[in-house]
Amino acid sequence: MARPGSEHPTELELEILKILWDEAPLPVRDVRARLEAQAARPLAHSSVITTLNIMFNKGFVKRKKDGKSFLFSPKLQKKAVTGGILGDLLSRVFDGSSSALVMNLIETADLDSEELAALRKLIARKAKEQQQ
Amino acid sequence: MARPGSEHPTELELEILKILWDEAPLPVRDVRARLEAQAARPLAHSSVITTLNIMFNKGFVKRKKDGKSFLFSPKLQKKAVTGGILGDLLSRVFDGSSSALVMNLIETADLDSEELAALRKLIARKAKEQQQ
DNA sequence: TTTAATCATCTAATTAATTAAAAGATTTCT
DNA sequence: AGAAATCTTTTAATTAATTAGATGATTAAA
Repeated sequence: MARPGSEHPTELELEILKILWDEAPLPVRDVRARLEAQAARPLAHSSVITTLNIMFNKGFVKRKKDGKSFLFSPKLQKKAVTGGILGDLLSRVFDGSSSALVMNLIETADLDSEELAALRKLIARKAKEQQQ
Repeated sequence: MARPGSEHPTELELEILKILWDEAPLPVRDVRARLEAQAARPLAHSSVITTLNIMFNKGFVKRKKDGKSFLFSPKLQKKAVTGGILGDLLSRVFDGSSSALVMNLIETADLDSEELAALRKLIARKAKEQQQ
């Protein structure tokens, strides 16, 4: 037996999804250009196509013929994908304890006071919502 | 070229680390038993050794001869490892925005009021600390 | 209408990750 | 001492992930 294969996008796949969430549909050549410019990831054209095809087979992206080339778009919403990745981490690393996760975040990542204030607001709002 | 190899523990490696953080040092056979019991991961003895050796080479665990067998212990603290994994996710998935991460957490994972209250306290304490 | 440019598909090579059998070494029991 | 039990090391097989060249098809230019 061997590697199982994640249900979540891999690192490169996520880079591509982020590009497509920002702007879509895009042809392969544009995805490639943005990978190089934004993600410092210079890849051969065929490498990008191969990856996009794998992502298509996994259901991460849609494609549509435009002349002789394809236009690619994300198939899943950003929030759903990032939520899936985060939920996976929450259960695998922190055994489902979100307070353990946030505690670790506060201790490890150095948040400035603006970030902390933003977090406070978020949580206060959620607590109010839940009371009703 | 090919896969780069993560600086963080893989899924199986993390399962093993969690066992060793809970109790160490442990011989291979005990790690194996706990993998089966706690993580629902029934593996051959040789599979567990192979993985532990890889982890040893990566610097994730220490080992010490005890008679003819080895006793394994974690080399890194839990907080450091989980913080590393979380920090990686924070930058890769949320572009370093911890408020985006926590917002996603609040929206996706359904937190009960106790969890929310715990988060509030955590953040309030940190905010106070930072003011001084 | 050849030629050049542009795409996609096919093929393939490499490494990490996962899993485990086979072989070899050492200790313990009878 | 010989046999059994117990460990480690060696070898190896499989799949996902990453990367890209070669090949073939189609379109546009000369």
